[in-house]
Amino acid sequence: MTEQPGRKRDAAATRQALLDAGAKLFAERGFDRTTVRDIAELAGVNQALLFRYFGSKEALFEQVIARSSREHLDRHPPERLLSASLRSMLEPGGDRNRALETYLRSSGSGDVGAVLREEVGAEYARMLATLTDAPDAELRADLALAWLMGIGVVREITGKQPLAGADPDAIVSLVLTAIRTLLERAE
Amino acid sequence: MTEQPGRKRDAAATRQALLDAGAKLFAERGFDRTTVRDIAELAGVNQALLFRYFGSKEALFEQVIARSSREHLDRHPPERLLSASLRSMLEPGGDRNRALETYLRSSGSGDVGAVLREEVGAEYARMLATLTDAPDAELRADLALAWLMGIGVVREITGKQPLAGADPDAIVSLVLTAIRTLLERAE
DNA sequence: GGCAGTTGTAAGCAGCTGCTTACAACGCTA
DNA sequence: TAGCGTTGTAAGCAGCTGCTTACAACTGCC
Repeated sequence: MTEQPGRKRDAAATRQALLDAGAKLFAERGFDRTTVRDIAELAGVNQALLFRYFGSKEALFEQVIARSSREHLDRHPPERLLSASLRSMLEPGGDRNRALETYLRSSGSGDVGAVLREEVGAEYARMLATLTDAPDAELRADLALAWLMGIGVVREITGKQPLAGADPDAIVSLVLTAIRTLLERAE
Repeated sequence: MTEQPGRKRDAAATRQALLDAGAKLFAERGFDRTTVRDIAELAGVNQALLFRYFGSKEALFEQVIARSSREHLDRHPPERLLSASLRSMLEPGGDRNRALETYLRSSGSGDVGAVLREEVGAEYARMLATLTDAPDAELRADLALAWLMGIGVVREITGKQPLAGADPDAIVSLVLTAIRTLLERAE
């Protein structure tokens, strides 16, 4: 990914390149359809190094998802997290962060980073839950999060029109309005 | 799946058993993580027959998704399609239909039954679009559909609490209320 | 009963996957 | 410069995958 012409042998740079390549490919194709050979090639690195530095494909995946979601959560306060996450999903190149995409692509049968996915999801939901004072705040936050993920699925995985090609602003407006109903409505 | 003790050799029953087994496994694990050997075993059938009757794993998948979504659409009128689809996703054993689950599980990189998935999604969206008279009816319908899929993802793939364990009635109530806002609100 | 087409079976092939190993090239320290 | 741990490489292994093939067993028809 990012080459460091200054040094020829640089373990840190290699690790970073693998993380970057993994982040890109996992977000694009999901866990199953991304091969360690693809990751290594994109990183410009021998694939054996992936196992030296991360131990396994799953371990690399976990580090990818951890880094990416942590970055995103740190960068956005709760009240802006919804629109920020939504926008990062709507604008492919805009935000380099792919936490939610990677998260949902990782689906599969479950074992792959399941614990970690749980933590990430819980952290998103906890932040969103602060936006409402309804008694079932967390459930409503989960539903809001689920919507973001669903939109990501439809846009980037199935590519269905008109959603896939719609103006991000229009989507954000529609979704945030409805989510406001979801969060504010008592009972 | 369903055994027919009366006949020993029955091509139709074998085909049906493969379709049933495929429907179950594809919905549970997605396309990639379901092997033809698993399908054949669950169907109680030699795996070579899968290729005799369907040609390829992808072709079987397409027939599975076509059958399942068609059944669902035929059975529910537009005004009840939303709640029916939502409920069928919320109650694992309730509705034997898994159209949306299979649909979203099929994600992967895209080639697998892409055309067919597009048709299915379009048909759902067209029916949902009849529920609003907003100018961007189809976009709103897509967003509603996306929400259903997102809820399915969170509940059945990531299993996140409290959503995964929440009362279906509570979810239906919250979601339908918000979706009403989404569909009715004129700009 | 004899035949032909249909249905079912066992075995295996080629390709890809994650992962390992044995080894070479490098660069820091003494 | 000699030695040694670190970084990078090439090759390959074992297991699984979708799919094919060669063949056996059954069924319906004459």
